Amino acid sequence: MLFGFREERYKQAMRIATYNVNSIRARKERLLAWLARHEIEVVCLQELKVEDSAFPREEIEALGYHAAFHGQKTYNGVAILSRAPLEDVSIAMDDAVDDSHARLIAATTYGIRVISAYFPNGGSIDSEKYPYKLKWMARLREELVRSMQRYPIPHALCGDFNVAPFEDDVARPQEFEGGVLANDEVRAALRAIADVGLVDVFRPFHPQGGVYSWWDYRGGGFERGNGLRIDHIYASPELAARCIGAIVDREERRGTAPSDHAPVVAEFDWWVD
DNA sequence: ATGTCAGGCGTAGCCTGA
Repeated sequence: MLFGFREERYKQAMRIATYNVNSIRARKERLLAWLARHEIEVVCLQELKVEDSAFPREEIEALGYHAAFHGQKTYNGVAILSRAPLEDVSIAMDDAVDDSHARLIAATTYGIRVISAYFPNGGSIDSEKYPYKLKWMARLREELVRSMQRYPIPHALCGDFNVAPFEDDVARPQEFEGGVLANDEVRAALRAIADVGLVDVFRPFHPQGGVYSWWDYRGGGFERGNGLRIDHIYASPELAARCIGAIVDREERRGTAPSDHAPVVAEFDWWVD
């Protein structure tokens, strides 16, 4: 059981979550209630959809979190919340590409280099957004190489990857396979990212697949079980080896005004004072 | 049968993005 209590043997545990809130303005009360209800040390957020001045910093800090955020109007926007200080915060990628999308923020906390990422959706295969997605993923790979050189500590790449790694991460392959979220090309790009030294901490706890993190609002996706697993926590091997559980908190996709994503939460036998 | 949300613009209802 991941939520509700900490087993004695796991009292050294810490939790890391990733949650695409689809507007922090629209999700603020839900998010604050969720943060207050659970003990989660590090929370990566995506799709804030607000400029930094509208980020609810005070309310989040009142719950005992430090917050680093990188927002923009209407689109994108990412944040990292931590119950420990956030050091060496960096936004965007340290490359020469001119890219105004607020899709990446990184910080060091609990001795881990935590990265909150909102991968491009890609629109449709024949849109201009799809090559941007592939290029962005290739750039992220190089950014991770640089980050691992600069910060020789375990990394956790968390976010809405907009990629379902396997066909059994897709409820209805006939509907989604070959699209921007589930095709050979984006899966190869994701493997290239993982090849720098990151592993999916969630999948080993759900080897049968069929566990999803996003359901389209349209067509009653959640009610019909028509989901995809596109939100992920990838970690360096030494951190991944200490993962002791991972879930999708489907409760956050139910009830009044949910995001179209549910949070993914992983627990680690890991603590740094 | 392009189904639902969210934000922008601007103050109604259409547009974009997902």
